[in-house]
Amino acid sequence: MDKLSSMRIFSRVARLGNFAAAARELSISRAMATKHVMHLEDQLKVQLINRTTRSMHLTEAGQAYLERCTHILDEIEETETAVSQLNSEPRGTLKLSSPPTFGKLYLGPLIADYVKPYPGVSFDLIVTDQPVDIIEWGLDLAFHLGRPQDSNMIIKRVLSTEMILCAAPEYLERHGTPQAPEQLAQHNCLSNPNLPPYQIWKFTDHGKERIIRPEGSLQSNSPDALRTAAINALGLVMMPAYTLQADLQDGRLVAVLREFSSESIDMYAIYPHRRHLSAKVRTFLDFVEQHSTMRAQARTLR
Amino acid sequence: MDKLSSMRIFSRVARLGNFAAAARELSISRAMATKHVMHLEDQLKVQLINRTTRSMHLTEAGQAYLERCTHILDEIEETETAVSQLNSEPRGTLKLSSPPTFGKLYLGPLIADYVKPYPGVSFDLIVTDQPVDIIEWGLDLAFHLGRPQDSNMIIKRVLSTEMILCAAPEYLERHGTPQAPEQLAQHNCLSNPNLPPYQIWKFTDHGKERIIRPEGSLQSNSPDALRTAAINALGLVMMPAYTLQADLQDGRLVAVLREFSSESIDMYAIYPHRRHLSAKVRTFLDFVEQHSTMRAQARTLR
DNA sequence: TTTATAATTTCTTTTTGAGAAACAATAAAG
DNA sequence: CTTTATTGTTTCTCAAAAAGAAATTATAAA
Repeated sequence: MDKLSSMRIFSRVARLGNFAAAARELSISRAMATKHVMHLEDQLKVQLINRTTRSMHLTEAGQAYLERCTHILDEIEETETAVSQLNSEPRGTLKLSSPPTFGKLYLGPLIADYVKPYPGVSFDLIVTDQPVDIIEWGLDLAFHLGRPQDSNMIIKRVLSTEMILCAAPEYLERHGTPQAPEQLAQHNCLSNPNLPPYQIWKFTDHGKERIIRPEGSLQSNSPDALRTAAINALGLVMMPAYTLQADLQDGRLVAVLREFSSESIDMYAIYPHRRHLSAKVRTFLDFVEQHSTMRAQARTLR
Repeated sequence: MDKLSSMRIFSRVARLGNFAAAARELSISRAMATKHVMHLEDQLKVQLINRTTRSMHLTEAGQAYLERCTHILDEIEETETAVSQLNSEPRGTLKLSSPPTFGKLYLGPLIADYVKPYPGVSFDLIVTDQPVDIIEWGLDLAFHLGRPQDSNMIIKRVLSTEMILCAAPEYLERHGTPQAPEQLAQHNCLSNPNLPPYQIWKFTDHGKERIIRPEGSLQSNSPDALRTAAINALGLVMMPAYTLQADLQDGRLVAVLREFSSESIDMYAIYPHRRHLSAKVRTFLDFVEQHSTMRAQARTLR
């Protein structure tokens, strides 16, 4: 028999000084009111209420129990609303991981924007290229470039960027600008093996897929290292468009083979499969989605 | 589903970081551990623990809930032991009622003795001649002269005293000493209508019962008033032996018609019919019983 | 004395709780 | 890299309980 119910019923009975009235208020039968109080008395091995069929009086133990009961019930209610609110309004720390460049270029500004309407949320952003174990690390959310095979989590595509192949003008001057994917074999291809589609570069040549295995003098999981190397005219690099936006605009890098529209790569948000998604995660994901569509629109309009 | 059990299970799981281990410790099935935690999560609409089949991590809400849970569970345990102890060892206030003379002469010393081994108990003694409503007044115990008809309470005979008929020597000198119950019709009979057997005096004359209807210039429910009147030679009075013990010893009053052994009257303890008799009442009743047998022995030896 | 209502008990029905077994996922061991 | 053992979850079944209707007993008021 649910002890908390019994406590609630006892409290009501004790306060009203009347089983029938308490039963009516709680919309249970008189029989149940009796039984719950008796059950408590049996468990505590203490008489809580002395009663005849027509009148009642709290015993000393009943008095003591009533006071403490009230306190405990209040505390439970308080706890439940407090904990529930953690879910209904965004609050607390949102612990997430992200690939370095995405974190720096995209999440940074996004978080800054998010915090304005939701000042109750703070962030713990772990920047890493490694695939992370969300549960193990206690993350609320992880961003991952490319769809992870891990299927026990909820996986949601957040945004999609083209992969852009580019190089420094100086490099192209020195080695020539490739005109078709096949020519890449003669170039210094700087690649990131951690990026999908992993160890290969894909192109579309008049509807047909061309797969190149990039080879060159630098392979790194660090986008920054690759980018710096490319800017310094070491070779050709294939990276997500958003990573290189500034460099392309400034002319430090030049896009190559644009007409062979290299494959687009997706950024995924991954979060634990949970019946009850916390408010901070839910609202943050909404925010990400909203922003990514805004960016897409902006790109289309430009 | 018993929320307190769920809270206990959740706490254990959260602390151990492992459903199976918690289930083993609590000797329940793993399935139940899961269900209880899920039930909490459903009620709170909050994910408490993020988990894969092999690892788990408390969410922020889970962390918060764990802390508060622990506190609440501790508090409940504390409450229960405190309230239970009210029953297992004598403590608190024992509220009781008693007829005036019994209270003064008998309970006074008895309480003084009782408090020595049980210093945790204090007394609230209501002295009255009226029959009391134990429930209404919130009494733990009532003493009543003669067996009450009220059958919903536990009624226990505590001690038995002879009713003694007596008068002041001065009265007897003036009006003569009655030699048989019948002669009482010629005397001033001071009676207490509240005392059983109520409005009549009973005597035994060679095995046969003689009933007298006392008549006189004073009838009162106050034993003190009757006693004082008798001492002042107003008339004959029939009262419980213990009431008059001192007066008989000092010679202020003299017993009359002792050979017609007037009926004995019983003192009863009455207390609410309760499954769980509180320790203070239980021990006090033991004390009363012990004392009354001691007194009986003392009387026999004398 | 009668009447109406209170607490309780009894009895029956419905709901819930619990675990066994099956399952899916995963870490460790070989 | 497969095998093994173990974990958390789901499904299913059965037993236990909780709940209320009605009957019972007691009590206060009419």
